[in-house]
Amino acid sequence: MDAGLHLLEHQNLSSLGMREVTREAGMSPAGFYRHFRDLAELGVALVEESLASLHAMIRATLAEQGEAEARIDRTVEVIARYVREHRAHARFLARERHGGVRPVREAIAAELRRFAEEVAGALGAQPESAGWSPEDVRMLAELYVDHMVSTAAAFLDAGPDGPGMDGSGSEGPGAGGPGSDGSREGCEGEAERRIARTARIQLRLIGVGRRHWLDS
Amino acid sequence: MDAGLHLLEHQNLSSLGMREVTREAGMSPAGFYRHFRDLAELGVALVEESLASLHAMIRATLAEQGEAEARIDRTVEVIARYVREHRAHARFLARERHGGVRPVREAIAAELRRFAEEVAGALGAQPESAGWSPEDVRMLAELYVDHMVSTAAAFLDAGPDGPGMDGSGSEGPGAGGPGSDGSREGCEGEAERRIARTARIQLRLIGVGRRHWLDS
DNA sequence: CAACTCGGCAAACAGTTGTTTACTGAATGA
DNA sequence: TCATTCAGTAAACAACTGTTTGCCGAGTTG
Repeated sequence: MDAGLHLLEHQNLSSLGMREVTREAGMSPAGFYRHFRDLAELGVALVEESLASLHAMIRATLAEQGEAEARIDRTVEVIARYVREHRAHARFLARERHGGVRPVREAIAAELRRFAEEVAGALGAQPESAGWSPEDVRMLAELYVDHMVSTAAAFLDAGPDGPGMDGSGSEGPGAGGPGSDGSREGCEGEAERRIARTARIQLRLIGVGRRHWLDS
Repeated sequence: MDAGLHLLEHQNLSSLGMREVTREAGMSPAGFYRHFRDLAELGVALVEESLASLHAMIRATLAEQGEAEARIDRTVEVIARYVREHRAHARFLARERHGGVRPVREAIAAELRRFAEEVAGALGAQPESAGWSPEDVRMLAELYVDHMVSTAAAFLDAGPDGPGMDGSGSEGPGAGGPGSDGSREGCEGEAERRIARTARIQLRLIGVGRRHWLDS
């Protein structure tokens, strides 16, 4: 599984070969069948492995309570940390969520659905949700989960392994400011901080909408 | 390109073989090189083809103006229509957005960035954005684009070719009588109407937050 | 008419792929 | 102690892969 995950950082699951995996793992090709029948089976195993840690982190974040602003900060930081510390897992999930292997796709979708239910439960228990219909709470939860996924994907794209800035970049109109290109390694968190800031503001905006939802 | 797009409905671009493509197209393997050097080159060509129609539709939707509620309806309907009428293109984009082929990924990301800029421009021109900083308008636009992408992906997953409803389905809690609202549109599927309803409510919630943003 | 490009063909090339079969040593357990 | 399971190996198999080379007819242009 580690060999497969390592190879999947640059490839796609459907393009992965089992010979490739066994070679990376230092095994004989036939040895693969001792553990998995398919490559898809390896895929769903990786899905479970990938979502275990994320699930734990999210659950902990949902449990804690406090000021809305502090919760937003914690949430965004948890997402950033997951992507930073489990980059391979996160990329695998983002890549195969809509990938070509049906069982893997469905495994990820099912887990995300469970996430949404959990978030909906936590939201429903909050006092801000008084007077909300369960369907609306559920939709709010889905919005939060979708936003979490988008944010995680943005963190991934801004990661250190993607230097691909092509020349035709349309860098914001007249936004010449930030590009202090001097340090190549020191400013590794610059793009990530920008994404985190954006995510926080977006979450804050959703929260504002949530508080003013009943009077519209 | 048509042959490739057709094959990509069930595979992933990085797992696609050029022999496969030429076979599907009824050509000789060598004939491929008359049009593309790589499979990645085919990929970016497909990206441009896929985003052409979507871009036109979105631009038209951004241009028209009216009541907020009506605009939300139009927007969601445009997304649904794009996915319905250009299913192969939409799936290709969703699948390769985080896929294993770098040039394709970057082409999609660049186009989505351009989308966000366009949306930001349209938002900034609206009276509701008075007093907003350009950065906040930009973040709002990114939130809208992300939501558009998530909604399109949800429409895809609920499409007719994905029967994969496993037994453990957790249907909405107590949402017994779903569908009998008078559908003005044609024969959309039940799941699609559910997704459209969710998307509309989520957009409405973001709109509420937007209107109450300055007093927080 | 002549030159030339364009789209396409068949054949060949060396590698790589997934899968099966029979075999091997090391744990494991009664 | 002996049988059994577990994890892994080597070899073989046919099928498929990307790429190159040389060739060809149909248009197009001068």
